[in-house]
Amino acid sequence: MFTIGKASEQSGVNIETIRYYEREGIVPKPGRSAGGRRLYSPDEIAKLRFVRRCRDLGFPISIIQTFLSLTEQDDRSCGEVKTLAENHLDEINAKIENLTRLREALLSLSSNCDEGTAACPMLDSLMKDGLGENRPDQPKH
Amino acid sequence: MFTIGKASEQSGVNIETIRYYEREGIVPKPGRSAGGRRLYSPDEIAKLRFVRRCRDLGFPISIIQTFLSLTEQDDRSCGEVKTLAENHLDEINAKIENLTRLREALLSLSSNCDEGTAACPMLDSLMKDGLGENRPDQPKH
DNA sequence: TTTAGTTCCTGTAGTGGCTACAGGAGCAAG
DNA sequence: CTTGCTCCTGTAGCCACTACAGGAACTAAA
Repeated sequence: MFTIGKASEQSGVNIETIRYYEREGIVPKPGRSAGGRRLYSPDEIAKLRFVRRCRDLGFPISIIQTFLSLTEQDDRSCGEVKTLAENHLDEINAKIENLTRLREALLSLSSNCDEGTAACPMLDSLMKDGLGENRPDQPKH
Repeated sequence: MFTIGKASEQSGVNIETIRYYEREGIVPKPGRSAGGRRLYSPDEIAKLRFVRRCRDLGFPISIIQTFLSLTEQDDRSCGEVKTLAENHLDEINAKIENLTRLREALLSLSSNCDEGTAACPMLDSLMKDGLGENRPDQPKH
């Protein structure tokens, strides 16, 4: 059994984040020592590491909770996992596309920008009325 | 002069968001009608539209505030704008790279995933100890 | 003029996923 | 026994909004 500090080290999840996950019911409450400290089993630490890796892959907590409950029942989970992963891939691709369009827009705006000019053509064109309103889908994240 | 509804329509900024920008001091407080309603001049609407376009380009509010103060003094603003835009471009490029790496990781993980299998290889390998820890830079946004 | 419907007002709380305290208690080494 | 570390709870802050609740003020038709 390990204290929260060791669990944090081994899982790569910040201590405060571990407590947050517990508060939110994302991972189960661990046992406690006589002095009231949290004690984690290797399995519980594996769960934390799993959550961290999924977060690193960009999955939202809600999906990760589904994953965790699927690992519990381990019955035909794979199809669902694949679907969720593919949806997530679509979102990632959409974000990449958005960012790429953003980059193009920003490049063309700032390319007119040269040191020393008084009025900035980039700010000017962003301030202007109408024209070129081609608004990208909300970048958001 | 326009009420907040018209200002929202013309600028593309949500009504609640306009009030939020005002509360936060991002845009100046507009005048009021006898009945206490906000009244926006075309200039103030242009400012809102400017903020919205910058947000669409992914600039954080803090940078947009700098832009707005630069447009006020309109004195050698262009160099600073270009620098800020270039830093932002770097961030966008970093995000694109991260997401691309993420996509590869997710693709290779889910490629082993086939419908009907009892234990999912993707969840399995995410739950495992050690190996392949190559953690991408925090995706975060 | 009444009435119905719409727009607006303020103030507060919630979102996601943490992170950062404050103020105190437990614990291990010297 | 003291020093310093880790841990505890509880609360507030981050970003950029968004979503109410409960009420006031306009607008247009009957």
